[in-house]
Amino acid sequence: MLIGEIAATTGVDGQTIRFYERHGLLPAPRREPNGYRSYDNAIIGRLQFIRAAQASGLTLAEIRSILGVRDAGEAPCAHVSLLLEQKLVDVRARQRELAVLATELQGLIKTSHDLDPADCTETDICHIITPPKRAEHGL
Amino acid sequence: MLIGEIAATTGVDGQTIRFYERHGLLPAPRREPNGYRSYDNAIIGRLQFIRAAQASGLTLAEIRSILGVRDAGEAPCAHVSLLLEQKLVDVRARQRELAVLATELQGLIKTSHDLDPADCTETDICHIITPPKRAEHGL
DNA sequence: CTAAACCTTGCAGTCCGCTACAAGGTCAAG
DNA sequence: CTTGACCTTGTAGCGGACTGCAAGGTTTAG
Repeated sequence: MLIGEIAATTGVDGQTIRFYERHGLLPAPRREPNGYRSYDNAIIGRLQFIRAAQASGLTLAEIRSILGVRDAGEAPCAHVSLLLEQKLVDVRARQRELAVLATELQGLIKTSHDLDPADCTETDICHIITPPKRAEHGL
Repeated sequence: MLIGEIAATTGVDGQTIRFYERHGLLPAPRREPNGYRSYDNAIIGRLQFIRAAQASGLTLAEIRSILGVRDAGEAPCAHVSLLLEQKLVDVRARQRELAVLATELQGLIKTSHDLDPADCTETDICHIITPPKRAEHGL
């Protein structure tokens, strides 16, 4: 199968398939006599795996490392477990950051409703974001 | 004041200050006879505003637009309110995405504990991430 | 014969916010 | 006179995952 057929089958753009090949996620395929890439069915599962792993938040570098273990003939399960657990830790951390940010934004939006635009001076630029001396509301 | 003093006072690196100037967040300052940038005190408040706005999740492009309104002589409050409300919508959306991802990761990690590495075939690469036909657990 | 639809390669550009580097000018201390 | 700290400019690189373009070769249809 040519790259265009693989692209149509998997929904992964042909340019992206070449990109994955250059970045070590896909092996160099056989070539037709005219130089065109010639794939067998295994590439489809591999691309599906890459998409599934991306959907789990893994980076291409991490996915490459999993594929490397698999290609070395080992089951990458232990490696994958570690990556997933670290990824969950990262996601949890990001969730905490976003929770703080959401609270902060809510506070600023509330401030903006109470505020008279005329109170904003040139030097302070905007008192919604940098409130004047009086009451502070947390961070 | 020279750029180094501003950097020391605000904690914003001198290179970053020039970067902001190039990207339209700071006006071109006066110059000393030798060509050095010469700032007055207003720059400090402006840099503090930029940092505060960044901490609220605004991009430099958004901050630039706020500063543009301010520099045009208008109070940017209405503009800022819109940006903050949109930003909160974005943060909420991202929070939902991360919640889904966290659930998904937890499911995968749970799967990994129940799984025998020998079940993973070459073609599927890793059954933790792309489970075989049997039970599906959500997305 | 030609046009269209494929494929090839390599490299530049995107977004974001810096950060680093090179190659030079300026100024004060010793 | 030299060293060092400061400043100037312009340019390139980072990470992440593509995306697009140029300039060409190949194959098929009409």
